Order: sequence, then structure tokens, then C-alpha cells
Amino acid sequence: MNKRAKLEKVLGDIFSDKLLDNLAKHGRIYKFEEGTHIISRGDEIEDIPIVLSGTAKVVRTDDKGEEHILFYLNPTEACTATFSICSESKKSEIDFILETDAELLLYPVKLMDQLTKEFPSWRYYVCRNYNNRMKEFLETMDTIAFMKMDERILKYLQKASEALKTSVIPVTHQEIANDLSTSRVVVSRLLKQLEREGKIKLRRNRIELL
DNA sequence: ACATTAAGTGATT
DNA sequence: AATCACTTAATGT
Repeated sequence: MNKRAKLEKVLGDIFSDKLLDNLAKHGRIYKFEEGTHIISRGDEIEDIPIVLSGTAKVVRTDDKGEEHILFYLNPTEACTATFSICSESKKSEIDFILETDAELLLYPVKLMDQLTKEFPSWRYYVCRNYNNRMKEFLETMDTIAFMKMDERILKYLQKASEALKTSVIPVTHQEIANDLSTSRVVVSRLLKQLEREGKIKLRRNRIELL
């Protein structure tokens, strides 16, 4: 499939034809493997990544080298954090890592101003992206501020199950602990409790949601 | 059989 | 809820 057709397929519903032409002309499509660091903190950003397939995560690394997930990006989504810096061509504040194998459209930052001026559908897209991120951000704020750890874990499992379309989630206690920034011991204890309550079933390296 | 890694648990702060 | 210290269970070699 050629570039233009691929873009059409993924983004056709939200972008105008002329915008697709422009993206096909100046952008490049690459396949990357799971775990690839597309952008690291401090990098100069030359291209904006737009996710065409797969899932990427945007994380912030603290001074201890711990990762904190800010949000995930699914196909058609782009990292708005990169938009905010593009006009001044500053350095990245975040890390952009692939959660799965993925295809990305890389579009040069230099040309982005022009997109904003020329294409209403691009402006709309950027706005929508911003709104989505903001929503997600508020949601996680709520979760952290008002919900107890056991509820957070349950929510985490439900989200994962939804994303993977299966009730059996392949995940270790340690991984959950990392994602929720807590310790493995705490996760194990709360999971045990949830199991006693009959909400889940625990097995090695996977958890079944009931 | 042995080593490695995941998970469970009591005690302490 | 975090940490330590230890046990037990599952899995790979």
C-alpha cells in the first residue's frame, strides 16, 4: 500500500484530502518495534509522531529514573506535548516509547505552522487531541487523589482487559506496581484481597477478571 | 535436581 | 502504604 492510501485509510475520516496530500508529501511512514524510544527527554524534536497503528506511551522520568505514564496514544493520535513546543523548537520534556510494534507518521516540525494556517481539519484535530489529553489527565488526577489503591488496581485491570479484549490479563504484580508507582508487596496483598472478594482469579503471570 | 523468578506473608515503621 | 526479610510456588535448564 502506498503512503497516501495508508494515510487515507487511517486518517481519512478526520483530515481533508488536501491535508492528506500534504502529509503524504512531507511525512515519512516507518515501522518500529515494541519498546523503541522514539523521543527521549532532552532530545531536540524534528518530527512529530502520529500513531498509525499500535500503541505508544508518553512517560515522564523522575530524578530516580522511575517512569510515570502520562498517557497512551492509539492510532490517529499524536502527542500534543510535542505541539506545544514545536513553534519554539525547544527540547522534549517527555519520553515517547512504543508499547507495541507500531507504524508512525513522522512529520517535520518545521512545516507544522503552515498546517495550522492552511488546514482547518488540522486545527480541529489538534484541538481534539488536546481535549482528549486533558480529559485523561483529569481522570488520572481524580484517580490518584480520591481513589484508594485497591480501586486503582481494579480500574487498571479493567482498562487492560478492555484494551486486550480478554478477561485474562497477562501481567505480573511487579508490572502493576511499576505502573501505579507502588510496591510489589502492596499489589500482591490487595490482589489477594480482591481474589477473596471473588472479583478476580490469580495465577502466575496472569490475572483473570471475573 | 537445581536455579531463577513470581507471589505470599508477618512484622515493623 | 512502604519496606524488610523470609517463605512458598511455578517455571525453565
